[in-house]
Amino acid sequence: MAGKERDTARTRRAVLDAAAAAVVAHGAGVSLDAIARAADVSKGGLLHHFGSRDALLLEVAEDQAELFRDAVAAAVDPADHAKGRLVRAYVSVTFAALDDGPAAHDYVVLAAALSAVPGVVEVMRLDKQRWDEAFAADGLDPDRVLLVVRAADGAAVAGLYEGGYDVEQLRRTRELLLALTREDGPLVGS
Amino acid sequence: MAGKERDTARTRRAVLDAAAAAVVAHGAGVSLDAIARAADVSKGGLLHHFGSRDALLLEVAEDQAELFRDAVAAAVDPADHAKGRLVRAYVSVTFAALDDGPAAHDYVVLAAALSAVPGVVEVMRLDKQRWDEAFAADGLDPDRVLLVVRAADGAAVAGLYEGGYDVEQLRRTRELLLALTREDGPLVGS
DNA sequence: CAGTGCCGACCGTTCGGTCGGTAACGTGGC
DNA sequence: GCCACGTTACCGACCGAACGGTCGGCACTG
Repeated sequence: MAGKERDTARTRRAVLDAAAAAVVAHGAGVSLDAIARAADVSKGGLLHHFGSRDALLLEVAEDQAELFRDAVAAAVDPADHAKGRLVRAYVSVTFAALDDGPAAHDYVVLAAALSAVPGVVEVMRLDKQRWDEAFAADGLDPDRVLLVVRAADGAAVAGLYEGGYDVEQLRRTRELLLALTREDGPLVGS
Repeated sequence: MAGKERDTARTRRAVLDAAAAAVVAHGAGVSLDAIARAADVSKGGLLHHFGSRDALLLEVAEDQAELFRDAVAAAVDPADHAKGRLVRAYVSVTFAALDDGPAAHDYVVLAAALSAVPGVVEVMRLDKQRWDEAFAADGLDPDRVLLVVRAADGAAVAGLYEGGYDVEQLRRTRELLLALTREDGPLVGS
């Protein structure tokens, strides 16, 4: 039974990864056949694990939210004890594609593509609440957090729909955002 | 003949508007029948004007880009002669939903949804180039422009996939971005 | 044998796109 | 003025392909 369950977990993981990549590449309209092919399972096997297309895509959204959270948590610099360390990790992960090449795990992109799937919006609202709470505990001026996080999200979608690839501008954006988290206090002098 | 052409233009406009609204509401997977119904034409009439589904969606993308450009141009304050007036107009239009209620003309949202349609990415890259040039002529510190525009875009998509509607946070974001365009010089003190 | 992961042929539906037809119009000959 | 004719906007029944989902069965495990 343990062997079976390990297989189950492995198959589910493969499907979730393949589905996320397929949605990023071909939009939310990807067929089950295409996802099944990419994950190297049959459509029957796919539906055996996820029940329906909508249920699969909903789980993809939840899974990506969790992966992104984990990635950010792992990216927090242990030597960094200043305010805004979580925001800095958030920015680093968002721009991770710069270092890794085209990354499949781009949560914001997934979110935009999947927002029409029933239930996904609810998942994202909960995820946003989590982030708001986590950022509140991070200690940085709320205006700075808002600005930096929104700009990071904006850069992520821009990479999707602008064909990506103004690497220099992306790098510059990242450095700018990171620098903005290293100060505190009002952003605009009165 | 003049009468025919006026009808043609009116029908095309109705279809373009209905299609944009339908894509925002139901994702890029909306059927031609649904769009045709919303625009009050038959599917045959729709395809008579646009040839194919992809061609229609491509034209929707181009049309929305143009509408957004025009809206920003019209929103430039004639009494405002300081640097960054174009960026301020961009921010105002992006957050226009705050004043008008839920607005259909949300270019960034459309862009994210349509990015999987063949040709759309190319349209957007050209659009980005136009904006970059226009912003360069606006005189503001490039870092400020980059930051403010990305943050505005990020707020727009966040409204889509987070279920929208943290009105207070949106209003705050808008004021913050506008204030950031009213100063110049380096954003972060060294 | 019971249980489970997985397959792939199959079904009903829905989709994008085609096509023959109709009505309304502009145009040129008379 | 008016009729005949080509052109254009538009309709909706129809088609083949592709889709999401079902199901009976096979292989393997415990």
